[in-house]
Amino acid sequence: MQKLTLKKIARELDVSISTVSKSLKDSPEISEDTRQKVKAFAKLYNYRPNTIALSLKNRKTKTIGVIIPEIVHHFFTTVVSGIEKVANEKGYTVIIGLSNESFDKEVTNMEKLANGSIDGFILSVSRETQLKKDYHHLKESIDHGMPVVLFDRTIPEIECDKVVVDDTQGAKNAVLKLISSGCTNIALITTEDHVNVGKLRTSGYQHALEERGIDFSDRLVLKLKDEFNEEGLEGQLNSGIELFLRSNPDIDAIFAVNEKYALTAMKAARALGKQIPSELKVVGFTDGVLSKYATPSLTTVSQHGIQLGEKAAELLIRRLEEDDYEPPYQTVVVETRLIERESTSQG
Amino acid sequence: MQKLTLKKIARELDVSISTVSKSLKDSPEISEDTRQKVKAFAKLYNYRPNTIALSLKNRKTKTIGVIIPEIVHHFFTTVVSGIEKVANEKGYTVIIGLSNESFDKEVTNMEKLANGSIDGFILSVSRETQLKKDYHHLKESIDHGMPVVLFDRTIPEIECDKVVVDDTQGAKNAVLKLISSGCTNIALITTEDHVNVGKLRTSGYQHALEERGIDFSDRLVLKLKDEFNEEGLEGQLNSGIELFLRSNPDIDAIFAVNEKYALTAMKAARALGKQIPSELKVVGFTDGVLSKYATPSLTTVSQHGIQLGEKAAELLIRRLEEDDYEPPYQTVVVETRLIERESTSQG
DNA sequence: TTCATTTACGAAAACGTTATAGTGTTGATA
DNA sequence: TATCAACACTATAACGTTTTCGTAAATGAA
Repeated sequence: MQKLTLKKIARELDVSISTVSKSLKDSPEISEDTRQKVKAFAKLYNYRPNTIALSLKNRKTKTIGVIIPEIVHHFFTTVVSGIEKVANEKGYTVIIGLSNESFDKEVTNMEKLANGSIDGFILSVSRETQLKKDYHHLKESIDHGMPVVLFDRTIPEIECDKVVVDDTQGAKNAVLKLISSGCTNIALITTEDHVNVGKLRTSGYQHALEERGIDFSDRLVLKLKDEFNEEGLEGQLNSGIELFLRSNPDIDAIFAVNEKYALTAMKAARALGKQIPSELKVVGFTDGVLSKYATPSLTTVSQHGIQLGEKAAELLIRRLEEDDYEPPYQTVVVETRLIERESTSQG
Repeated sequence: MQKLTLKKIARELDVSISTVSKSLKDSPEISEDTRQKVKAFAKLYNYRPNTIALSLKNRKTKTIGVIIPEIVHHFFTTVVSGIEKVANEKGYTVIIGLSNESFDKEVTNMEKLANGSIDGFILSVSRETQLKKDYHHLKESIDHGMPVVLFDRTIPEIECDKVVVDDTQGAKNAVLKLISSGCTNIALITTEDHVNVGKLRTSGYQHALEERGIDFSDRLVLKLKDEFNEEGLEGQLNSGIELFLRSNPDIDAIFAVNEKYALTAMKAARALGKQIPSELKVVGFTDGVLSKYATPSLTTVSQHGIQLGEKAAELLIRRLEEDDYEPPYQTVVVETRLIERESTSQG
């Protein structure tokens, strides 16, 4: 009924615990006879070594702690599925902690997991952490010899392995595409500057304009408050965007830094009687379900979350398993790809 | 540098390990003086007991294993976030395993976690498990005294706590709403019968028709193959639905058993020149991002995934913490709610 | 026969905790 | 002065492993 242990097998077969352990490991110290007997018994009763005891003994858990700001979030889940894939392949288990964009939850989650439960962290910092700029928990973890891999929302001041999306380049490509399609009044719908990725994507927008000799105009940039993303405030988002479009009727393209902004913009534009894509072209960022199922379907910058997760897990596991030498810290950049759909098609 | 342990504190302060342990627990056996000294030291160097050692000693890990078929999936992530919320409140950690709809991965994931890593499971079985009808892993787990809570995709043959969505009632309400709006030729877009939830929602559709004295017609039912949901086969889905709508021009409403079917249907209908909602009303199932951001936004049956997850975690933790008596198995039904949006508005 | 070597196993320590059961010193009581 | 309790600790076992070291018995060589 209850879990079988070495001790119980030993008692049952009237041998010592050591003999059982060694037999199961096929140690030549034990006679062929005894080995077979023990192995048969263990198999029959489906013996499995206790993971916790092994973790304690080996001082490693073969477990990775992943901390993300949100789980009801397409991009983060793709990353997690990438992490899980390679972790599993390499015999690791994944523990997930959610910060819910809160600094405190991020810290307590890390502290809880750091006390022996895991061998290393993969994490993307919460929005609040970015605002506070308090990274002591990350520093401490690294100083205590617990490897950390940061992804997507990374921190320049922290030295560790990192995996990032090339936000700037992705945004630039998106805008270049719009320019090539003949658009000249390209609006940017973005976040406030303290949101790292928003900032990077904004700079990509600027680079593209610059490269093609188009003047940057503040008038064409809408920076939306973070709070508008919260549950129940979609109305604010809507009206903000609608007002913006109404007061800038000459806009012939929109680059939005995420799917929601892009879809909301498309809806607002439609309400104002603009045809998409003939009168207005739209590009978003993040290839989630929304882009694919929108009408018209949305051209967007795919971030390859799965690859990002895979890479993060590879970096971490490599570091965990090299105990002889410490590989130098790396920052891997995952390239984006522009997925063209109906919202930018010609005609 | 490395992790602080009781032993190290003991050595440092020149007392025994027991004294340190008891001091930290404020045991009256230890003199006030010593207690303060130890606690000060522990605080200064930020001592945290090793979770693994505690787990081994207490034979409980304060960890819940959650196994879901997919993580890039809105509904499942809402459930996980509900689980995580109450788990955290009650001092539990969550480990996530993904079955990716595969029976084998489900089994190995469970076996791996069952060996001491967790105190109980919360899971939704994979599609393949439903097809195979092989539930030995669930039975074994329960027989070994490891509590299991099944959610959403549950198994009648397995005796354990369960949390389910009232699929039938939810579907029925949705269809009743369409009937009340004056629709008489209501189409159903559903899955094949072996998908449990598809079947239940289909029966809700039938109940509604029956209750209002409308004849059920096979002609108005489209059962879509599972494979069409795979990456890259969206085209098949599209053309299947389009053909269906084209050959049934009298349809004035659609009830689809998930968001994707509903959106795809809306798109196809629009392509055929049907106005939504004036000529065709549409209701989906699952209140995900798609419904909210669709154009027109989609009326849908919300499953309250968060509450479902919360309830599942509560059931499990209750069972884990009652060691004196075993509460009888419960099946909690989480009610659905129809969220009305543009796709069914009058006029 | 004696000593060395091999064979086949067992004892014990260790990982970091906690809980139970000692133990030596002090001070009070009979 | 002997006894006893209270005090303030320490030792030990236990959780389930693995691994190093130790050791009887059997074998082989001299």
